[in-house]
Amino acid sequence: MLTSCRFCPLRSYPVFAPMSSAEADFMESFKVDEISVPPNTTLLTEGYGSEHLFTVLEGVGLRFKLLPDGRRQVLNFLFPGDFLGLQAGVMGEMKHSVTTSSAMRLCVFRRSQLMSLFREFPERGFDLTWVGAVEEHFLGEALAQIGQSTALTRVSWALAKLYRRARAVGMVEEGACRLPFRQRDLADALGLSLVHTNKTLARLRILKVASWSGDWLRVHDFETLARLGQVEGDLTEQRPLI
Amino acid sequence: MLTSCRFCPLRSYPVFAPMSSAEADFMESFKVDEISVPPNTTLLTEGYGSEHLFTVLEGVGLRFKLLPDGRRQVLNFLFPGDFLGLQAGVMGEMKHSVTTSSAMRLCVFRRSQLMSLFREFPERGFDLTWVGAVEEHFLGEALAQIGQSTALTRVSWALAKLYRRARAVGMVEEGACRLPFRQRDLADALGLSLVHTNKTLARLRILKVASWSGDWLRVHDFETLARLGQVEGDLTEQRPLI
DNA sequence: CGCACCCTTGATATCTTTCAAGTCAGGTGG
DNA sequence: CCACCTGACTTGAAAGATATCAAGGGTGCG
Repeated sequence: MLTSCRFCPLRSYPVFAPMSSAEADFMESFKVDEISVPPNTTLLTEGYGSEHLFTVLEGVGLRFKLLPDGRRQVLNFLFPGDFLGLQAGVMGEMKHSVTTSSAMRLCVFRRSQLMSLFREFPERGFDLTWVGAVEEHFLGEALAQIGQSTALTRVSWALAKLYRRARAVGMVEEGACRLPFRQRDLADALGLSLVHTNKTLARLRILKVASWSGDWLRVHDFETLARLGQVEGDLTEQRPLI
Repeated sequence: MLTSCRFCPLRSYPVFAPMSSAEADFMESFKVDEISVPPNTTLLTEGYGSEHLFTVLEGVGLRFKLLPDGRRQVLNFLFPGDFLGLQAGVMGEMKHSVTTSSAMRLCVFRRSQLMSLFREFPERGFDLTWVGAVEEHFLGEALAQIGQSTALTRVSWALAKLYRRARAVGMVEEGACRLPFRQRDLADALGLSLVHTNKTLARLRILKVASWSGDWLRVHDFETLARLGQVEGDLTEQRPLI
């Protein structure tokens, strides 16, 4: 049984721009399936197209690129509400891969119907462009942090961002949330070596700012974490839900 | 007198996806003006919206973000064919600033007509999403390079990319093109100090791979440059022209 | 028990930044 | 014409940050 878009639990979170019931109804006709996958499932592969596009309903994962020399760059962490496969949809092939870190539940759409979405519901087409712009914005911010900061700043920035994103979709309880990523994932996201990432996480733990171990992130002093990570404002901007 | 989109000189370059004459005609009705601006003109400002959206016809420039501590991250270099203001169009405000490095000529569109573009010509809406995806792709690649490479690789990567982009829009003649950027711009793009960028450029000059000085980039050995910069394939992918 | 995977820690090597000076060309006013 | 200034580029030496190498510890699991 598929979750009805009208009653999609994600719609209630204020991070997501309101969706009219006409839009929700239309999305429901666009949605072709709903699937559950285990951790470490590859959903999309760099260099390949995809018959299907997805929206994350539950669970977390990674977007990443593999470099010619075998290293890996994690581009972003996936949370509920994220739309997957936009590049495959418009460019024909993915420019990065997507994999799950926890079990994940996803809405499934058909790529071949994408153009008809633009035709039949232009507002949704607009929102899809918006989603792309949000991703671009995030990567720009990441580039600025990775390019110009020290390890402590980078790690703090990442933890603050992760914490805020988790909180926005109701994953935080009592200052803690389950984030089943590996230190390797964070290192690959920040362009740091695993060893140095580990030592920096240890510093934050000793400073009693945030501690991340055993799949759980606990933030003891968000204000300090945000300051160290040069993260400004608490207002999480709205973005559309596809 | 405005350049007619039908006869836009950029359409002849193979980097740009073909545009039907119906599309060109529609774009012509969407285009409201054409302007020329001097070097060092701020076209769009981070944090602000914009009444107008642009497409670069001639000239080069920069997209950049200012960081809280005063540093600057250059996100990308602008070339003819680039569309400016997508974020302002869909998110309401720019997430980075845009400035010119040379004199520049631009097509001008009206932001308030953007939604009607999605409504009246869904294919163009699709292309706009595509443009966003291309930008996302580029930033992902930049993140991977900046995050995980040594200075020589980063600089080689940037020069190879700049050279290819310039060549794709006919700016290269006899292995050289005019690129009126400063070393500071490159340093801010790559997250390197100005001093180290300078020394790395000197190395490439000594190696007789590429020399960039006095506004001119001369590439003597593109193959080596591409190898050093881990740039693969010469096939420049098509992207839509807006 | 042994193995695989992940996290942790110390010592050393490498790269990059910072600091400090110096060059060079163009522009300006006496 | 020259003195002076400014912006951009160049170079060397020392300080700082991060990577790499190496080894050990913990946990879950067949």
